[in-house]
Amino acid sequence: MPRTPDSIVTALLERNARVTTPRREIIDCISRVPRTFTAEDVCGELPHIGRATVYRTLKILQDANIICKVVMPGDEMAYSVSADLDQESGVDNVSSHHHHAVCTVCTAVRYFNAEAIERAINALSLSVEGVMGEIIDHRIEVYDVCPRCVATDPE
Amino acid sequence: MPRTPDSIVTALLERNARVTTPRREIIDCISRVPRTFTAEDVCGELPHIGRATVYRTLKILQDANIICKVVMPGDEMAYSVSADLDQESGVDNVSSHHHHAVCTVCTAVRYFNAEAIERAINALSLSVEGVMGEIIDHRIEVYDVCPRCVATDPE
DNA sequence: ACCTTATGGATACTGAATCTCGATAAATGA
DNA sequence: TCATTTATCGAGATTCAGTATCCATAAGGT
Repeated sequence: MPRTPDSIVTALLERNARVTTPRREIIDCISRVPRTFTAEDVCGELPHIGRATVYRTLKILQDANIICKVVMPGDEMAYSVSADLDQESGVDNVSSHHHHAVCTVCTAVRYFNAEAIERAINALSLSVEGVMGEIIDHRIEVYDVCPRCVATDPE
Repeated sequence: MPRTPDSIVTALLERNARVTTPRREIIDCISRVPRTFTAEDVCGELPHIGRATVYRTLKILQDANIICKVVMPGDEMAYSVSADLDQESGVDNVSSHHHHAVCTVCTAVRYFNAEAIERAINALSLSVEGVMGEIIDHRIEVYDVCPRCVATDPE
């Protein structure tokens, strides 16, 4: 479930960040479409807001885990609005561990967790012994054609 | 097993690319240390070689799968010299599927494959049904403290 | 050696991201 | 409500990575 602008505003207020007019506009902008976006995309959509403000606000949203960076198929980075896992599953979303499924057609990002993968990663120290050290963290991006795009363009 | 400069030269020649003096210098430079590096790092090490040449050569090496980009802990991208899996395991390294373990201390990159992870990823369509579409590819970065750094700084 | 073609490199250029600093707006307290 | 304090905004300058241009140079084939 994608975050609503209001849930983002609430999350910001909880962090004692002011919700000003430009910030609200940026939040609305990035919430409108479930695609990845760049800082420049936002600057282009909201040309009356200063670049510095856009970059600063995105930084704040990233620090608050409201948006996060995903690695696109061509190795470029883009932002994605985090799923609101709270409402979906009762899980603490803000710091919780999750991975990305990025649609190679429309760039829509979906969030998932899979115990089987976590177990397999944690077992790496054994299966590739000597290569792997003390595992601290990991990142997984899955590239797919999302269900919606599969339905739209069936070939 | 890290690639030797000579094995890189051979790979380039197989692709009908000329191995010129600047290219040879760049190859030697990136082979010297098993760490990640950026184009700017190479420019700094070899200031007598033009920037354009450095960027062009790294692009060629990337296209030839001799170096590849890894996502660092802070979300930045860096290059890493591919492991020479040929010699190690008889596997076709150039196009073969592999993942990265990045040391958070020294940035050394090691390459690995794990059947258990592949299976878990391919099973995602089932375990997170409705979210995942047709899986095309995936990327995994594991962040660890490599065996060498664990031994050096044991705490 | 000659010619053809790829490559190199100095320089200019583009575009993303950061920095500066005075102007502005939001929160706080009286 | 008004004044004060503090965070935020934004225009513009600046930095930096990466690209494009274009002529000189070096490979490779004949």
